[in-house]
Amino acid sequence: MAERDADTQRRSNEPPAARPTIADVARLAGVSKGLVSFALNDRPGVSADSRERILSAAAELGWSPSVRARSLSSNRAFAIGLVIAREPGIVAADPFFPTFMAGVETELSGSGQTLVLATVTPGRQEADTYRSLALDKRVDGVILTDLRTGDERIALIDELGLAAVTLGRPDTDSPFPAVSIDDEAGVTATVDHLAQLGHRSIAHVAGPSSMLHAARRRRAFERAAGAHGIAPRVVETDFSATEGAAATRHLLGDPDDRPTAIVYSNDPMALAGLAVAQRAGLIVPRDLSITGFDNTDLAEHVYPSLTSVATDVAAWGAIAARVLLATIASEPVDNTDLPPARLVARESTSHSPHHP
Amino acid sequence: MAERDADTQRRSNEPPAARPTIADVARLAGVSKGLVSFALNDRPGVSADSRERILSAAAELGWSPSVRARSLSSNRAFAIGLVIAREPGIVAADPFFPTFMAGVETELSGSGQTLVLATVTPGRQEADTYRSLALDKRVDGVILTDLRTGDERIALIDELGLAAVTLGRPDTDSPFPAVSIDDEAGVTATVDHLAQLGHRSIAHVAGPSSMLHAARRRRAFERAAGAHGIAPRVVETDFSATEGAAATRHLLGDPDDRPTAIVYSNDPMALAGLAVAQRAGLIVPRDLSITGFDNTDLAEHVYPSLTSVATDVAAWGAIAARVLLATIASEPVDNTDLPPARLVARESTSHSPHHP
DNA sequence: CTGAAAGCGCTTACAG
DNA sequence: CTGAAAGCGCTTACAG
Repeated sequence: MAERDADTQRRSNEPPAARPTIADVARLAGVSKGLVSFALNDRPGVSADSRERILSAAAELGWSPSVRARSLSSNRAFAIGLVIAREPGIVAADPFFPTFMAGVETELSGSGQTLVLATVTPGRQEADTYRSLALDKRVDGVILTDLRTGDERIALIDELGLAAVTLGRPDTDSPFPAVSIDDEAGVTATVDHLAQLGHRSIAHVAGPSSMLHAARRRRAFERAAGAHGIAPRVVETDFSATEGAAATRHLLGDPDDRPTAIVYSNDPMALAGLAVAQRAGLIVPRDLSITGFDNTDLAEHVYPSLTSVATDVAAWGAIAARVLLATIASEPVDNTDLPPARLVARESTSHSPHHP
Repeated sequence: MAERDADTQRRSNEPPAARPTIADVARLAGVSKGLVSFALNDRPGVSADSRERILSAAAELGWSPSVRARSLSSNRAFAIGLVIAREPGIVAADPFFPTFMAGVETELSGSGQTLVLATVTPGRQEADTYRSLALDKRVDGVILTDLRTGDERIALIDELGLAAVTLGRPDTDSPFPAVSIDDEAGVTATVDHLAQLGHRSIAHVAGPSSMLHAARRRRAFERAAGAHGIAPRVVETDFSATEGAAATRHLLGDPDDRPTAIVYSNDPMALAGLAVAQRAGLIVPRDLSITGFDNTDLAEHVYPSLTSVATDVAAWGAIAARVLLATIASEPVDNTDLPPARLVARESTSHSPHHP
């Protein structure tokens, strides 16, 4: 690890060779610039002969289109945006976004499109970010994640003239296609699984009710519990490990009225809850069953390994990007439903201690 | 959650009002377009009087520059890039990137610059991504993370004519400024801490030696162990929880020659190692001390809570972005060193079982 | 089917 | 200090 001299830093790099333009191609092919543009964009009205000459001229020169020039004349950005509005600590603990973005990228790479990412603190900075992305036309459309109840972003983005796709269906009227994963099925399967193991006292540690997917999971929990004749107990949190731990302490506080199973709305909270239980001297799953959501990489590597609900987040990202690109290209699109979330049973769930 | 009709999807959103251009401003101020450009870019050679008229005309019209037009004429992208080349599972488990990007964003927001993100599978797709970002001038510069030994990206990016900043100093000659955090200090502090607790048999679960920061931590471990007269034992992994668990099983395999402490090169591996130890019937820290690296959010929420090494990743992102923007603006920049990593001692480390 | 031209909204020499 | 003009590299009516 050698220290380099400061002046080494300033060594200027070589200017890249001048790129051929459409004018060079036109000259070589002996046609006008306009015709080159038509040929290269696969538009009708170019004779097979000319097209041939143009394409081979372009190939010979190693021509590739200038995105910025196309941007200016066609008023498109050839990019899509993702604005993440979560508290830093919460987004860091949650593997959702890296996985999701990797999925988006699989669709983008090769399409010549690019992903513009903005991380903002929730609140008005978020709206300003969408505004400036639209004002500068830095993106042609956005993927809306973490949908909220009565989400004001829907109207804002429509008003800004951006295309969009939502992850899940909003609870308000929306002009945008939705790409959804039925995570309620995962919650229901979890409660069924626990009920089958004899649990009659099951609690749910929910995410914030202002977030649609958190509310949806909670309702699914309440419905499934009700179907088994179980009185649902719910504690709401902000999805952080800290509040997940606090909720667990609260639930385990009264030894005479302690749930035998806790269904957490995400994995980080479940792991924090597991630690709280162990610290309180409980043995999981003998004394308490625990389940998570999202099937984090770590879920199978903790002790006991964590029963969780798996969704294909990367596929979600890829499909969302594909639908958004189609929308931008004015192709007809419909709401899309991905395969539902499914339960992955592991060691953290077993028979209720009160089970015969 | 109402299903919407398919035809509702196609409701077109309002066309945004036509934006004022520099020509409108010139007309209102009664000057030429060129002068407007000079005034708005704070360039010398505009009379105070004209500047005044131009600025108020721009304000009155609500003018803001068209990024795409500026891009085309000035050949800049007003964007910086981040290319993440890690296996999906590993990047998802590691909170580094979300935190880092949030830090980058704090510097970017308000600067009118944008972050372009690409996630690629390691290998040639990575080089192609840098090439196309440069060819299309989608970015003016890039932040190089996860530096490797003899990193070919340095030469590639220099050749492509992009600006760059590296996270940490490369082991090859580099024309780019480096923004570094001394993580060796954190490893050294960890080993000192363990030695002070009486540990004489300490192992290290390292990341891949092809990654500079993994190699650096490993060397720091070996040096610190040597300083205490301890024979260093090292197992190399790919940084994944899976291989962290396997390395731990290997280290704990021989009961007669089992380390009393294990220093992991990241937190996910430490958490997986903790589980392996517990599964083997060991009590942490009574029978085995364990430390991580990066001080993940979860570290304080597991049981026992994890001793780890903390670095200010968000600040790293902010400074890296700032240095890169300065480089792009041709301002003089030097290598920057952030405050060193520091040990956060928690419950997972205590006296060696062999300690008197 | 094809050409000549205007236009996207800026920046930047070049004259004065 | 200021204006008129060319240019960045495309797309897209408008004529023929």
